[in-house]
Amino acid sequence: MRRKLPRRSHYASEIKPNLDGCKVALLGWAHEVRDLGGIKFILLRDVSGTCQVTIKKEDLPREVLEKVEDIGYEDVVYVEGFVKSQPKARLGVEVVLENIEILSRALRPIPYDVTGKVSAGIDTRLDHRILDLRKPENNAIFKIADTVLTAAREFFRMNNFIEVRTPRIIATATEGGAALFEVKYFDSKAYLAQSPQLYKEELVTVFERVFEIGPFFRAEESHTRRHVSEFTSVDIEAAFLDLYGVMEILENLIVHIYKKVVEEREKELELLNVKLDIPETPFPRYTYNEMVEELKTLGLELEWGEDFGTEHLRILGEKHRGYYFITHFPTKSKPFYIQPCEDNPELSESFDLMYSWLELASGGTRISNRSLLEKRLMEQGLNVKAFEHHLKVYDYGMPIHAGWGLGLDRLLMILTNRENIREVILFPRDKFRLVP
RNA sequence: GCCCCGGUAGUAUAGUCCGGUUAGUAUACGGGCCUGUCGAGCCCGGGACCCGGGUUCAAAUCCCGGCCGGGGCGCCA
Repeated sequence: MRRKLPRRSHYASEIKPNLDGCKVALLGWAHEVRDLGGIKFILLRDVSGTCQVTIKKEDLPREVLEKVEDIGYEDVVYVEGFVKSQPKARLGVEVVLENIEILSRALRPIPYDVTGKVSAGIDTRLDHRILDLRKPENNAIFKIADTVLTAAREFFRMNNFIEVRTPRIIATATEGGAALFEVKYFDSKAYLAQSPQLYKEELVTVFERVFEIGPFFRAEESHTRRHVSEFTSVDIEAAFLDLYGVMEILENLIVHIYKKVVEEREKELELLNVKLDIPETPFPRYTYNEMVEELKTLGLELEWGEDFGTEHLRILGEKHRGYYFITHFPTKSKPFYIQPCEDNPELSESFDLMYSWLELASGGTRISNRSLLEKRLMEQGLNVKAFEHHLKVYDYGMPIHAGWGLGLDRLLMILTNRENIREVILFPRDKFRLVP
């Protein structure tokens, strides 16, 4: 036998003055309860937003009144009543209660303030993440994230990319260097993938253009507001393009995402108090050398060949607001698979996408010649033999190709104006947090 | 990995320098009053000094160790 389920007639945000007189049924959570004695107000919250339910006690029979007196914060309730256009209500409308059922009772007192009357630190927020996410401004972040993901997939399909899924469990490091999480894999050792890099390069020989959106893992000791152990990367790789081609794809993607978010998430942006200006393309492009010179004029020396430190980036970020590219980094500061420039192998066909001082994406033209790739592996002190499976793909017809990886969580930080990456991840993982 | 900072009711905080009333306030919770609240209001109540050691007549306060956390750097998305 199937259970009888409660049914709603409207979502909270659909309760508008023009429904005046209509009988409605709502489902949701008691976001706030205010009892003034003879009259009581419940702010009912569902996924769409909130609406005010007004209870005039003298009009109700005893059995309804008993249920009404028992409502607490975050109880799940079913409410029947009629809509009344009401200038005295802040939203201009209310639902006058006729009947109510408490479908699920919440702990009293609830251990975390969902209404936002008392602010909480990030650690407390994450300890009570489910309750924290019930705050409208916090779940707004993830509604925007949903739009971002949908917009990205839509954009990639319009540009002939195929969505792929590469392994999260891998046998060896893909890029050397970066710390990997070790996992027990039956009787042997395996690692969690830190990037889809080598797989996506191999896949361009099949699908020409591929993209992947998924989690990757870095066992770094990082302790900052922009690093976590598990993050979401948006990766692409495309055959027959060089760095310039994929930079254009990247800036067009960013613009497409902005347009969609502005179009579809007006309410959420307002909750977050964010005003988004759609960036103009092309984004400014500067070379590594130009940036080194610029730093020099600002009195900040950098040894040529060194990557920018946070101090350098913060200074550059003060001058360069918004999105911009830095291109042609020294080859030695980049991973082995990046293509050195033909006219000057000290420089590489690489780029980073920046937003002010924050690194959002990095990419470039990849090496498509096997012997050069082997040479670069050796120069970086990596074990060529461990890459045999990857290297032999280059014997079967490897086109020129390029790609990038974009930190989705960092992009969300910018779109939602949050300053801690943990705020834009539902259940973040870092060195000090493995639960909830 | 290195460096800085912090830990007081469920939550957010005052008090800590300069040791000494009953550890204050807000919110949440319980009780009471209240028919237009939307940060509701008023009255009453219960609720806390991270753990261990030391100094002292006396420690939330000073010292040492531990645990937990926030942030910065390096590294990167």
